Amino acid sequence: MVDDQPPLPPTLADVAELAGVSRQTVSNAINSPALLRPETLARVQHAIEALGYAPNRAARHLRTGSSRLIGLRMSPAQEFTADATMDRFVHALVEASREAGYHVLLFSGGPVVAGERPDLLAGYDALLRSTAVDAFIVTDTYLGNPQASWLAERRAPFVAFGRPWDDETSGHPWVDVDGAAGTRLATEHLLERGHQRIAWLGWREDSRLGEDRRAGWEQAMAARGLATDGLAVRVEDTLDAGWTASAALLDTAAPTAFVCASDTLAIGVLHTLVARGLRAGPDVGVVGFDDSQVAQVVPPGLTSVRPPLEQVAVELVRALRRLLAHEPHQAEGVLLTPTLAVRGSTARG
Amino acid sequence: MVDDQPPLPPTLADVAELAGVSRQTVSNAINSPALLRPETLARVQHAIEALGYAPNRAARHLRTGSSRLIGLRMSPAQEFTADATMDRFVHALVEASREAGYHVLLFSGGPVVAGERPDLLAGYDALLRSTAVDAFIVTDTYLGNPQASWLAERRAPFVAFGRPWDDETSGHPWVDVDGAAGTRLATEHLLERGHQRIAWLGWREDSRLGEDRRAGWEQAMAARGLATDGLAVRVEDTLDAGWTASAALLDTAAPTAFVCASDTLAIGVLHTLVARGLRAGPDVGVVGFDDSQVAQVVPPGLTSVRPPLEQVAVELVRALRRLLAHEPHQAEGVLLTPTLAVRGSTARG
DNA sequence: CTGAAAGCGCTAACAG
DNA sequence: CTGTTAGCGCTTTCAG
Repeated sequence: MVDDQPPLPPTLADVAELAGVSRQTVSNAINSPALLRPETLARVQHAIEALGYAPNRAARHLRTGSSRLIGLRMSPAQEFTADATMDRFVHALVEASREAGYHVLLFSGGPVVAGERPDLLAGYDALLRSTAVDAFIVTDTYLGNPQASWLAERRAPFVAFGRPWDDETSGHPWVDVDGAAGTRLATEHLLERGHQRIAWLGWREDSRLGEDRRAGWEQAMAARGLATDGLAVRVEDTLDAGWTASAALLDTAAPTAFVCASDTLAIGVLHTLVARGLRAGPDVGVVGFDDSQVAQVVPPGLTSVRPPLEQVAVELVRALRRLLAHEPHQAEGVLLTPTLAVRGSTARG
Repeated sequence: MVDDQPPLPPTLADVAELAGVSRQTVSNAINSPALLRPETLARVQHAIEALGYAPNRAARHLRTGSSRLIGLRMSPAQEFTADATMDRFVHALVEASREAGYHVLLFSGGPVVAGERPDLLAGYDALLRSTAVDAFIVTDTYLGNPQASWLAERRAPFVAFGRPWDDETSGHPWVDVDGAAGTRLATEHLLERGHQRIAWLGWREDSRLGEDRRAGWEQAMAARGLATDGLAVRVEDTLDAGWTASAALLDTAAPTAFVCASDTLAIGVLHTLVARGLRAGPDVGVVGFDDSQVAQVVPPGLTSVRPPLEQVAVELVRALRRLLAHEPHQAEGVLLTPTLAVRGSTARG
């Protein structure tokens, strides 16, 4: 434990000296290599290699005004739900960002004061004012969330994962997953397997996301001319709510299958089936939404609608680059179609 | 879509002008407020407030050499396992970092070239050379992982989540969870519930982490004078391996309970029980490790060892601050004790 | 306690 | 195509 100071990284000047050129030429070699004579370029690149040089990000940021950082707010982790979908999304986003030369900066929403509603905007504000990030990815676009309009007001560059439900004219770029298409897929899958009395287990009516997903079930049922009366129920997105509601539904409407707005609710259905000695799949079909890890490992495997998160991340970053380059973005946003991961919970016999 | 340029954030000079002082005085008001006369300080603070000023991070970074950023490498997400523990940890880390005035920068390990082993170090190297982060949190400290020694060699500041299994003398700060204590807790819990033939379902022998966890089971069994012959098996950390191995173990050794090295393996046991018409809890006790979301929601609830990730994050950040302040760190690292989340899979009757 | 000057490493404008 | 100059916004000397 003698001299623990890390060696100072080489600067542009060091490279210039070694290559026998001016600092500016080194800068050009990195940012506009076409300007250099091939011979000079090679010499500079060799020096860069030899010294292990990489441009200092702070200096570059100060000079260019771009931090090459994308801010993402981590919403508090939900325990006792199945929606660990954030994990997969963050991975995908980091990967997509890297390919575009960006890093992801994580932040949370300021100190949580007991008794007070946490300030969702504090984190954005601090980052914005200190010019720490070039742009934000906004994920919680549920109705009434002030983030999007607040950012738009401040002219902060951002792209939303989720449609602007509350404001059709907001005009910011967004990417979303077509929930209706997903549940349509789920319902059709159950219909193909011979189910007719297919129930909907969804969220409360004020959730636009939930209504979107519900619509897919309704459409698929209507397309077959099947009645849906008494087959739908709307509850909170909790395990217990799914448990209770599915038990009640089995008693009142005797469905042979459930399409659910989330894996959390679907797992609730599985609990009901276990309690009644029914088998998920052969006895009662169950489909979730999110394709969470839980869906993948829970016995007998939960069939689930899988959002294309990798694709979402790629589209978000693409929209972001366009935005930062001040290119006009497509007015309508990007809507991606999920797939269906079929597992034991919809197996017959 | 007229003038979409966000307004330029105010600078130190703007604040100085408004407050009628020099730029230096504003800087002092922020960094060494004790130096100012209370009256002046109040005036400056008022100006800061009025303008919504926050110091430009790039400029500060360039000047002080500190980015106030902590680098964390996202390892590729595992599908079909229960270990979504990263999510909870990242949250906790973001929170702990915020309280210390740091943000978390996420990165991944360079481009993955087909056929080649991905370069774990590329991401670290790039960040280090461009002085993008002040320090790293390293999470994959399994045996043979080159990250720690590579970083140490470069004198890069880092703290490890996980003991330096391969090198007792490595001398870098670390924080870890006492796996043996966790499985001891798990085993004692089963013993209290009347189990005697308690099996161990763990990882391959070359996993030091797995051996640590196994030791707790052995200790608890030995303390009661119970034999463990034929009751232990070591497999890969996959659902299928847990499934197969537990089935074999039930046939050969007839255990009444399983302590597992991971939730993934424990879920494998649940699959075996379902297939045999046995009930987890009343018929066969099962305990996992990680307290993943899966453990929380899978019927009938998986009892699991819960690593104190929030505490881990706090200790990691504490060690990091000490390291960056060049204070001597405690030689031994910090070992934290997990708790046991008791659920239906260990309920009797 | 407050003000003036220097410079962190880089790139955008110019001059050669 | 290459070299010189200036300055991004901040903090750290050093004088007053």
